[in-house]
Amino acid sequence: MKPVSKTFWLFPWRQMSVTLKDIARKVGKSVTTVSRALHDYDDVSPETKALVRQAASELGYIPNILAQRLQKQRTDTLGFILPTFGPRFSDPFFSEFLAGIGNKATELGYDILVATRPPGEEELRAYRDIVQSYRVDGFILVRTRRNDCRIQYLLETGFPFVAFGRTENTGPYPYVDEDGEYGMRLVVRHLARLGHRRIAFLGAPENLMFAHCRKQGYIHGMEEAGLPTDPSLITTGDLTQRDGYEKTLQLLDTPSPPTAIAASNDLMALGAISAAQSRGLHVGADIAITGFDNIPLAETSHPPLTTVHQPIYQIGQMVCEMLVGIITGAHPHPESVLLKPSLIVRESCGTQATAPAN
Amino acid sequence: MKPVSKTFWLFPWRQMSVTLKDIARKVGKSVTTVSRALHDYDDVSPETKALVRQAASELGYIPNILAQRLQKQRTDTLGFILPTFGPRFSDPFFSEFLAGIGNKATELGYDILVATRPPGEEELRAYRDIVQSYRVDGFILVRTRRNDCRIQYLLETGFPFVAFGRTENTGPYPYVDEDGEYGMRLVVRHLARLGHRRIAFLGAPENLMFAHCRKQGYIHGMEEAGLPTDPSLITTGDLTQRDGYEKTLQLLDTPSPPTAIAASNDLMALGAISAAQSRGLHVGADIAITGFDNIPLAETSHPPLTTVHQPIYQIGQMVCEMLVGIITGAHPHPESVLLKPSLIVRESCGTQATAPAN
DNA sequence: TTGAAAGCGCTAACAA
DNA sequence: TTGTTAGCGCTTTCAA
Repeated sequence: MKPVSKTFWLFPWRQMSVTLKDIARKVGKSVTTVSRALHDYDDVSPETKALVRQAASELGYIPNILAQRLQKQRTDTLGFILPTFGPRFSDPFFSEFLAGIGNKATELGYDILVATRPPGEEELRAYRDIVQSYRVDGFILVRTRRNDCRIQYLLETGFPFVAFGRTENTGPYPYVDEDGEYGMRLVVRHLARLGHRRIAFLGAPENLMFAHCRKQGYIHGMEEAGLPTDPSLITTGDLTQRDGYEKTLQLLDTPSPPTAIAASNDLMALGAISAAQSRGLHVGADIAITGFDNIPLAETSHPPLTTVHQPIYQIGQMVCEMLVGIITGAHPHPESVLLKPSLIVRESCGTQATAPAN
Repeated sequence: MKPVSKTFWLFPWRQMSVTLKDIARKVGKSVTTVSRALHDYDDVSPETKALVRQAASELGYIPNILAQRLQKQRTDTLGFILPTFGPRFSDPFFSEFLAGIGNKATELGYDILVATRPPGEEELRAYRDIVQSYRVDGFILVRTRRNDCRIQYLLETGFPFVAFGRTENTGPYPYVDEDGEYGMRLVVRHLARLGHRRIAFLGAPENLMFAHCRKQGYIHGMEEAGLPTDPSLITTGDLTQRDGYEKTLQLLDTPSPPTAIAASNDLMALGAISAAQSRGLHVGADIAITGFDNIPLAETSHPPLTTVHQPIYQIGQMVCEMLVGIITGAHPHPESVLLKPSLIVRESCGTQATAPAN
């Protein structure tokens, strides 16, 4: 009989807690032997193994992860700190990405440790804390910045991580990214072919690497098409639908408004659609609007949104898999991946520029 | 000089790892004393405390969480298993809720362990595993079901948890919930006052508690208004925008279509708006459409969506706070909370039914 | 006011 | 093939 400990009264669910010692006692072997039997070491006799396993399952043994972790000095946990500000935060990007890494992590036997921090000092401190207190075996980064202190720190310390996104200020590191420059060029090229000449760009803060790339794509796309880039057609927003809405109203209210608007992400594009509609424009006919990301909403918006596909879920899975490869040593130096995106043409860009200004 | 261990070569970032022993050696005290000094025990002399703290900060001491956890048998981690199926998962609900619990947890010194599992067997097994291997100190549940095996299991084992949502098949447990029945009644009442008689309902699977409540609200609201409930006006969807879109097309293509559509959530309502618009209807004039949740998108959709507000972020915070109260013993038996929602009237429901069918 | 010692549950080097 | 022993780094009696 196992004595009822004080612990039990405080934590009734621990009642069933069975340790190696209990098994050892039951089968009359040492704790060591039991441990090795359960790990299928080959210096344990088959009989003993059978005996031990039998006993383990009878007693309902479940290893105490805490003890295993202390011993092995690993946590079987991956860290994921969402760079986010306040409350009203609901970018579909994150939930889909999280599902990707979450499911893959589960498959590989890892947990995900999630925290949220606004980019900056506090965020970096969180990384430091977590690294130094051994809370995770590696990090997954998203929304990389052109000058990214997180990456710098992690590279300096040699701590395992994989990022979704490139950066500019460091040496090589493992990442998965989509070629946003190329994607946005596809968009502009498409719009130009439809006859648009005044193509506006709804950008995002350029310290965000992906925003920078997409803007580059816009600029290069315009050059490619032999179109002038008018600074008054380029805005910088915060990636929210609301912002896309407001910036679009401003654009539409200028003396010579654009005939097409290329947004840096779908959310802003959806806002742009609303704005155009509220000005009585027929999106896809009076004005072309495009997004970037191909979030689920893009497909069923009205009109459906022309956009660039970004397989966020799959990227999450890839990132997770790469990170685990690094941690376990199976693939200490994985190759980074740069995905070529494809354009998804829907109705929001129409088929022909109806009112080519200029 | 600390010897360079094998560990260092494998894990370079552990180089700086400083233990209590290091501090003890430096100040010429025992590990015990150092530990107590750092925890500010009052049986340590002020001088010693100062000395120890000084040394600790000089050496850059950071406690090894793994060791602390083993000792204390707690993980300082809260579990959160998202009930979700495959890839294309991007409900704004989850990211906002996660931000709520994430930020609050951080504030309280807890980590969040996230996993994703499709509801059912596998999900329950995940709960069992995590409970029995001491991986978290408590769970946060969302999307409660009318008959919820997770809650049943956690109640049976006495494991700490707090749920966002009520359930039907168990005894009392700590939860935060919004009165969806009431909220939906507000919607129907509003629509009825505007003159609508044929009000359709876009429902969700009724094993989901919140979906059930909202449907009840719809039914009661109709009764209250003295309107008949026509089964052909009631659909069951999967909460996605796509589904709202399709179900709405079906409704509109019947001989006597509804003049108003009350959706169980905003996503479906947005789909409904798209569907109505693709049939050439002017939402807010030709047809009224309402949502539920007040996600950020609702505000900037075109037209802006009439909906019921649900403070998801704050609910996340409350749930988190309650759970920590239970775990620490500060509030072992918190009172459950039922929030009264409020209606947010925007343009999607118009101001008057223009074509009140009979 | 301090320190020695035990132990959380597990793993692994070394002996037998 | 098995057991002894020694930790992982920390907390906490208990005795000095």
